[in-house]
Amino acid sequence: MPEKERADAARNRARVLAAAEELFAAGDPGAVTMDDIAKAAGVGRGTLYRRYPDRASIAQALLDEHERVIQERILRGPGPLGPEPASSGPAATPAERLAAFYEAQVELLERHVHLYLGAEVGAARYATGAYAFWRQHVRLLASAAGIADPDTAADLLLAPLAPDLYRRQRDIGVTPERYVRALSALAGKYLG
Amino acid sequence: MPEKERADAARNRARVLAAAEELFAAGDPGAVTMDDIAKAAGVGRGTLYRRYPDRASIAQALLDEHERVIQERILRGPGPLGPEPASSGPAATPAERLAAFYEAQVELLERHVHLYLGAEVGAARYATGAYAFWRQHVRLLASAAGIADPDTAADLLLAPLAPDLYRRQRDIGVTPERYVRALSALAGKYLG
DNA sequence: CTCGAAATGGACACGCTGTCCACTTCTCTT
DNA sequence: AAGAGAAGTGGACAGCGTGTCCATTTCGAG
Repeated sequence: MPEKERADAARNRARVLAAAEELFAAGDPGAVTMDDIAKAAGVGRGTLYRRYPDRASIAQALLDEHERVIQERILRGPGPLGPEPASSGPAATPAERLAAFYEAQVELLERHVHLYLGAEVGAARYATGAYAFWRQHVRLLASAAGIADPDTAADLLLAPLAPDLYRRQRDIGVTPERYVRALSALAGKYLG
Repeated sequence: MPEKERADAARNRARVLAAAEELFAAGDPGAVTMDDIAKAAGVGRGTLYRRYPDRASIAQALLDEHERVIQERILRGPGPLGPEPASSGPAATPAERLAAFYEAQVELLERHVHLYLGAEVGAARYATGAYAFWRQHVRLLASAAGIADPDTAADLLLAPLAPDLYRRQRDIGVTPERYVRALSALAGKYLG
């Protein structure tokens, strides 16, 4: 996409992302300011705003590459997460594929909650390209399972993956494994 | 609770709540500032802060009374929302009771989304007393239905009632009735 | 009516945002 | 290798919202 990028520009972009990553991980991601990031990256405010209009877009930039990996695995990877049948045995059922999806998402959340929380909570989530992707994937699974209103069902099924909620679960002592187990049970009963 | 409240204090509290209600309903609830509310209510900033530390607590105060009504119906009202069996026929199943709960919640959301959105999105939601109540109720239903991890299940089942998500659904054209239908299907398959 | 307590309101200091533009640094061209 | 124009930079600035503080006003009990 970028025709070319000047050497200093590239250097600064890298600095900004590295500094932001660290700040988000360090404390309350919601409390990180654009000024903090500029200071930590050693660049001026103007430089920062040139590329990123707000904190959310920086967190999103950091998340993008991680999300792309999972999207790739969903589109072209081995089952039950991806469409390829396991080397032996029958193809995965929609319920199994949804459970695998949940597991991958929880892994992503677990590793990067701070980034998700830095990327603005609430409504913003539904506007991202990534959400549209997850939604489409889940919608197809629901559809394949014969659910009546797969469009709405997809949003219902994605709701438990809201970063706020996940954070809360972790805070009250729920382990990632336990959360995945609960989600898998849901997948099994709802699509099974 | 308030031993007594001076006449002028009571008058101002009422003004503040009325003004806030109107402002939240008028435009973007997230954009309403404490200053706006003070201005609209015709009181000073100090007066406002004396009672409410932030916008969220004002929205919460407005919601409290509406939420209490439903809590009452759940605790002591007729089935399937409440515990009393319908006048004739068998007692409601957990799935039916959950469906009724969803219906009541969507009704609440539909009427007061603007207040919920004014009450800070995200993490704040889980800290409210109301959330604890809903959670406990749903937990018991899940437990009665033999769900393995009712604590976590309760949070999963409440996730689709997040105000942000509901707002989004309405914006993309999903009617309250349709949303209730999708939720009821979920209740039926998961607890049924 | 008087007096102490409660309540009020607006000025203030502070922090964050987003923009603007004079200056610096790069890279292409010859 | 040097010059020129484009791309990038950084920090000052104006604006806005927050939360506090306290001199003044208003209430209501006696």
